[in-house]
Amino acid sequence: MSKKNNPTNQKQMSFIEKARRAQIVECAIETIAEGGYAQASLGQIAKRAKISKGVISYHFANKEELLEQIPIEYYMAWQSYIAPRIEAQKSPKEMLRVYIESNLTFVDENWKHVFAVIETVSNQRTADGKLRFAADHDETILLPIENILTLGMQEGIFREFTRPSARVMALTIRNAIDGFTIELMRKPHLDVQEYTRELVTIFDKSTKM
Amino acid sequence: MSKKNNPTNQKQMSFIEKARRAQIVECAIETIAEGGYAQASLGQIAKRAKISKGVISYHFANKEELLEQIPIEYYMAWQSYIAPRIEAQKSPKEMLRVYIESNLTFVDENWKHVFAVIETVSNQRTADGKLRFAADHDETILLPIENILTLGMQEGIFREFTRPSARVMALTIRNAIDGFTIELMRKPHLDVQEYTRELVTIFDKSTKM
Amino acid sequence: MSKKNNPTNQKQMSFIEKARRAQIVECAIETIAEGGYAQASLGQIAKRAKISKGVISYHFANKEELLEQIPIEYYMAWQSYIAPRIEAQKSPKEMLRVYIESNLTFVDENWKHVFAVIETVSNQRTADGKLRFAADHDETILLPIENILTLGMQEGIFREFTRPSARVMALTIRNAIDGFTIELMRKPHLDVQEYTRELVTIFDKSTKM
Amino acid sequence: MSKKNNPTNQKQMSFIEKARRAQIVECAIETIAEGGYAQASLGQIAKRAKISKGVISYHFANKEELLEQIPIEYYMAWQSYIAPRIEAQKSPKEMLRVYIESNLTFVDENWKHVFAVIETVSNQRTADGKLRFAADHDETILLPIENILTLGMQEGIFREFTRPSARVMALTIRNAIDGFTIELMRKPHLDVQEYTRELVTIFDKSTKM
DNA sequence: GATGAATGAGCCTTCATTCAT
DNA sequence: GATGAATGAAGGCTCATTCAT
Repeated sequence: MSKKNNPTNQKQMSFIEKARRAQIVECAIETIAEGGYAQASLGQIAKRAKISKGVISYHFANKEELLEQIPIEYYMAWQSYIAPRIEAQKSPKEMLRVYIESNLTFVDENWKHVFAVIETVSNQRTADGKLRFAADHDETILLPIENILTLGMQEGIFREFTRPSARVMALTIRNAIDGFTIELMRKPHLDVQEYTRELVTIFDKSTKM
Repeated sequence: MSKKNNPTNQKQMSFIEKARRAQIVECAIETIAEGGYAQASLGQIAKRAKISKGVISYHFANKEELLEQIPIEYYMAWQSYIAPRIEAQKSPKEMLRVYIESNLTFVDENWKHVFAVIETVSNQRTADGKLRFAADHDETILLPIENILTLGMQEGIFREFTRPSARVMALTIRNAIDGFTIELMRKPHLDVQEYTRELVTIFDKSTKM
Repeated sequence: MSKKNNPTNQKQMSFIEKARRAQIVECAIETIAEGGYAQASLGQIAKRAKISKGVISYHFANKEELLEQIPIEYYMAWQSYIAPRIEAQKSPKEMLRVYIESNLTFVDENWKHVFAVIETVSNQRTADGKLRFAADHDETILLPIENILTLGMQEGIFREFTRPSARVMALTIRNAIDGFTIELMRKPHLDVQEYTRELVTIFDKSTKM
Repeated sequence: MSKKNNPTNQKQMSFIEKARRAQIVECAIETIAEGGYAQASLGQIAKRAKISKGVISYHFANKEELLEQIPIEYYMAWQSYIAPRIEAQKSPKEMLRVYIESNLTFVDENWKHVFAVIETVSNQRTADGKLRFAADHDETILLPIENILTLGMQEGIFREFTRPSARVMALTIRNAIDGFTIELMRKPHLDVQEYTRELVTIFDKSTKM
């Protein structure tokens, strides 16, 4: 039943199967958002979903496969939210502004999910103790930012960014966004617009010639 | 045996007691650094220290008290490393540069400990599910940075920083430093000097008038 | 799974659930009867039931809830055994005789359970160290005896019993019955009929005008 | 060091040794009186005595030997309190009255110790699970009462008491006294004089011809 | 004599997982 | 498809006991 052996052909999943999985993942997200990664036992998740623990095991090969869905789903939603907004911009400067703005808006509107991703990504480990999602990060998350920076440099709008310095800049921008998520968790009444404006200013200035 | 009831007068602890506690905390740090917070059971820590589990319970009231030591010890070491270096500077601009430089050097030289702190702080929760160390963060970590920013603004060296915008700037700087720790964990051969130079540049530019 | 949150609607428990719980409680009783309260760990009880420790935790919220069932079950069985026999009597004198007789018979036929109740009631304590079942004792156990005494006094059959002296009399009768249980544990070949006859005589004489 | 191997020659114990043992036993009694048998760990007892756990192990072969002292000490104190008072009486009727009165007074004045004895005697078990002090009970505690009863019968003051019926009577009297201890623990403001008067009446009537 | 330190067994509980129905 | 039941390992913690100093 588990999709572990053939992860590509999701077509085989019935509608009902997909709905159940989505529901369970949703409850996993909420459970993590509320009590953190450690508290998110299958029992807790099942209780929130008002199903029995066995159901989870029926739909997912194991806990690992369930938790994997959280970053995967997130990445797809994030992608389809962010990408078109960036592509609609003409100048790299605008792209960067919109990248920051749309990310913060996305976080604000999906804070539970985003927080769950951070928790999962920074806690889930493989059997040998290595972080499970570390590898993907650079290419899927950082590269798009680096591309904007490189573009801006080539157009003479941004200052010079070599490969390593673009990487540091990209990381700093991501860290600012992820850090904003944590801050938002701790202070739900945070003024998001103001925070956004400040970040835009900071990275506008720090990328200038 | 635990000093939980009188946390102030550490003088009462014998030399041998202090040494054991330090050793256990050290092993806890290494265990967390290697396998993450979730893997750091008392059994794992004891195994690394080549002692029986009971010894840990003998020297610490409970797991919580043991893990508490990690941020506490870190903060003291960090304080005494960073503070004098900042105070030796005359201009806020230099202070900020030295803040970033000395933090990254400190992380580089204590990466296990720093990583363990990040894991502990972002995972340890109280019985009611709240993050245990969230409260302290603002005043002990962010305020010093905000003070530098305010000073620089008053001296006309930095751009204008109101209360909230100084907070965002301070957070962004901290996120960059903590994010560097994570990156260093994943890529031990990272060029720290280069990374440092880039961060200094980024925040130098973003604080300018 | 545990019914701790809704202790009243036992209807929700499936037949199989009820059977398992009953089996486990039965094994708890036997374990206590054989080795005393202190020896009755979940491990011991599970071993006797030939199940894994986890099963007990699955069916009972915690050890406390399991041990609670022992007095609860006992009280219901005792009630339905004693009450009708008392009510069938006309005179208070007969009531008292039948109370003693039926109690001793009940103990004789359920000595394991009764002993387990005594052990549980006199050892189980709340978190603050107070005896857990102390409060219920007076109203559920002593009051019925006091009522017989008062009735007998009003009918002029018994000597005068004020509130406090009826209480002492009732306590003395109960102590005699509970003490009989202990004695029966130590001397399984005790002549119950003779013991009963003697107790009836003692309390017949001591309640006379 | 332990006296376990030569329990008879207590002369070998130094004064200081005796004092230490007495102090520890005293603390054991208080610990049991306060929290019950199960709570009385060596750690708790040591803490109350403000000594280290090791000291207890130094003065007593093991926990068992320590707890043994509680009934032993009690029995000696009880003996020397009760016996002369009984012997001062001429008639068996007076003896019985004084037995009850002096026992209740003794309990009232030493309730901690008496309660600790009850807890110990009813909980301490040998390795094979048998109650440790069951055997002694009949001869040291019940026989003296039975002797009074037999004497009273021979003098024609009490009703007829055969061997078994004297035993039941003696047990009932003891149960009343021990039950009083428990009641006194639960209700410290109990009117001891009234309780005493009632018990005397009960057993006066129940032993009459 | 006395202590602090250490041990190792046992305790209650939680949990991911398996399986018959 | 779904469930309740069961398992067994691991977790944190307590405790009687031992021992070097």
